[in-house]
Amino acid sequence: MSAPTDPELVEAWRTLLARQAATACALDRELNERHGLGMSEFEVLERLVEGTSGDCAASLRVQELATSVHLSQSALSRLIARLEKAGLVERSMCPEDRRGVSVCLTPAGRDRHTDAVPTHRSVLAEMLTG
Amino acid sequence: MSAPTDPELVEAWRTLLARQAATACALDRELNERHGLGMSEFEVLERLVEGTSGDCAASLRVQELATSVHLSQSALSRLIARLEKAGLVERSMCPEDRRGVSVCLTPAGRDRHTDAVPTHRSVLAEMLTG
DNA sequence: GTGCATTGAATGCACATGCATGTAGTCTCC
DNA sequence: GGAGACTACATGCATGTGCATTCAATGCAC
Repeated sequence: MSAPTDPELVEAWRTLLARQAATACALDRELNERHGLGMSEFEVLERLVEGTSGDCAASLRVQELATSVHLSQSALSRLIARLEKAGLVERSMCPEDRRGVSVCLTPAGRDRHTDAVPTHRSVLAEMLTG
Repeated sequence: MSAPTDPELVEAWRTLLARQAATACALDRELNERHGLGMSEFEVLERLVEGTSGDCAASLRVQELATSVHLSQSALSRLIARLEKAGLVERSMCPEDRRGVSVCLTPAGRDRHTDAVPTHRSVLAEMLTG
């Protein structure tokens, strides 16, 4: 495969941007209307659900989450504060490194995520196919 | 082609999001450091350059620009105000519809865009190939 | 152990964004 | 031509974001 030309690059970038913008916008709107969640909030909940092993509530560090949702450390800190205020997650001191903060889902958080998954998937299906 | 499964959709979305975030972030940083432009600012300048026919400075309406940069009308209005303050574009009243505002490049705006193009393309080449 | 650099997270601040609204110009129907 | 709906853009306001800074805890050198 030869190197793409500049116009090809620009076209690819615009397409990528357009898809991302449209999808993110739709996702944000639907999740907000139907479940009171922003897109990034949902992503964080989802990571926590995925990180859960067995019954033990997921406990991830703030920093681990930051990279996977493409947010700065400070933005994530506040996002988690919002989720905590809403009763969806809990922050607790990390036992082995007391600088760290473990974030874990509450039952309410798990429920909210479960409720929102169908919305999330259906928006993706609609925007990402075709 | 069969309908994608949910995990496929989610994976596709995450990939899209990751590429977009990484590229946008790199683009913003480089353009800002080297040319004092944000990503969207550059996009607007680029649309104006593209819209130019012959010598006649491009004059696009605010609304036309908004859709192509995935910004709300209000955000774009302010973005143009910033560009105008920086001397890169000029707003003038649209003669045939006096509600409308024609945005046109100044020579300085054209130069700034020309300077920034190599940076833009090289970031795209780096982030979007592979 | 003490001092110092480093790391994890929270916070002050500036700024860009979106929504709702305001304002001016245009169009339509009578 | 005049009233009212509509359109294009600007602006007030609330919010989310990133950068720089701060504070606490850890690790390392000695």
